[in-house]
Amino acid sequence: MGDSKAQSLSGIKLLNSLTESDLKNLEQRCNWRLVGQQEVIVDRQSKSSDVYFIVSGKVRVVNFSLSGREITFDEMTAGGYFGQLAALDNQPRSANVVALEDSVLASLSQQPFKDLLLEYPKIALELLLEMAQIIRTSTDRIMDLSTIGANNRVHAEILRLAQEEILDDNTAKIEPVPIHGDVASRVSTTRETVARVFSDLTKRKLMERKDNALIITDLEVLHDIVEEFRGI
Amino acid sequence: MGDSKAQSLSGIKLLNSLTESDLKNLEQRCNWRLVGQQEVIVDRQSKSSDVYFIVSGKVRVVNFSLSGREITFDEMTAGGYFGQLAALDNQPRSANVVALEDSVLASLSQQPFKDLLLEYPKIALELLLEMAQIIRTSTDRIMDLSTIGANNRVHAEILRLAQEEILDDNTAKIEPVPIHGDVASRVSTTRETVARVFSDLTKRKLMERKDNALIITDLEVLHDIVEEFRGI
DNA sequence: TTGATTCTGTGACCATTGTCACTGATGTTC
DNA sequence: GAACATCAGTGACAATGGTCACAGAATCAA
Repeated sequence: MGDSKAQSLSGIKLLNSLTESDLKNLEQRCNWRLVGQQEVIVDRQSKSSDVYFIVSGKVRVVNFSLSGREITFDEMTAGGYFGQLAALDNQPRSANVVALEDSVLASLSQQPFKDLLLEYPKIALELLLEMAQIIRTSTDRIMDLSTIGANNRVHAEILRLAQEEILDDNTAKIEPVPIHGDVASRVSTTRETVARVFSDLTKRKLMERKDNALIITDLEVLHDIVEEFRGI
Repeated sequence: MGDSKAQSLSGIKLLNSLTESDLKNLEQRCNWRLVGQQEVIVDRQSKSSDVYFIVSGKVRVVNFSLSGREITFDEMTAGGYFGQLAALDNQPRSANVVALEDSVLASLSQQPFKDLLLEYPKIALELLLEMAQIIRTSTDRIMDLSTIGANNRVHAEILRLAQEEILDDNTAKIEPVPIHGDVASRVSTTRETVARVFSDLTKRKLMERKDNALIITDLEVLHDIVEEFRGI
């Protein structure tokens, strides 16, 4: 790893194909910035157009409805980047980006970013790959919002979280216990609905709380509940 | 213009930056295909990975839930293309594509397509631009599904359709009259809900049917209704 | 023209879930 | 360790809109 505090872009996967010296060069052209927790990095509708690389920390891509409802689109950690849409098409920002932890960011202006893409087609291809993934995720979310109910979207989200630490064949651990409001914002419902689903699953012995973690005690059944409606 | 029946890719905007001879070359590497109305061109979950260019005709990108509900993602006409996701990332198809009219398509295999992007960074950049647009559209749709109700989504869709032929400051024409089920599928609701909203708007004198067209008689008020909830 | 098919319009009903209003739990700070 | 803030849990209620069930238009093909 080396000195992760240095102003280095070596951890950014998108830039993998750059040579050592080109990367150094790029690092100089970046603006380096330390942002504090809760700080708004990008504001929706603003007309800035820089791309940001996350050197360390964690951010959330989020929007709000007029009524104050919060919709989470993505969360990203070190190695990720955001702001590419405005950098590509020069339109206003499509979402807000907020720091969830103190983070180190490197920002690159629109033109140098576009130059980079033209000069290194491999980077452009890698960006295309990752944007394709974003489109796939969005498509799935639109399908979920259109075809399954709020309760089942919560089920699906729990199942998704459970994939990250599977204990054995049929049980998994989710740690730390997710904040209801955060889950709600990711699947477009309310914290009350999330609380009710959690309650219900616990009563049905499919889930239990253990210290600072949730244990899913029967992945199969949970899986069945999700598929029953969505039918992947 | 010229002979639109020829096997020519000159109308595909994505390929604008190719020289005459490179385009000819590409045309030879394509598979040319005439598809009939209703024919399924790409099947979700299948593992083909060609890109398709629409030389003439019209297609719809659509998915179905298990319960049979239809979700329309996009419709495209001559000059457009689809299938780029699978071509980029080699994952299964994310949606079905169906011909709405008899259409002429040229398909290009994955590898030549990727080669094209590496050889012509301008094409890659153009593709990035258009994929950015897809992400923006998806983001908006997720916001709409998450924050406004079915009735208001129908209002918003009518307003969107009305933008295409504005008569004067405050009135617009939508021609032909859209099929309720199609509108429903675009905004994720049922044809009954669309029918009720149409009825209601007609009763409120905001819309009227005239021959084979819908006349929106008060764009401003319609606009207000939409913004009242969504708050652009 | 006459079926046949597709599309439209509407009433009745009810399931889902968002909203409101609290209470209690947990964690954090000075 | 007291006070404050954030988070969780739950009951009651109401609104939205999906589903079902028809009847009536429109369109199309032969």
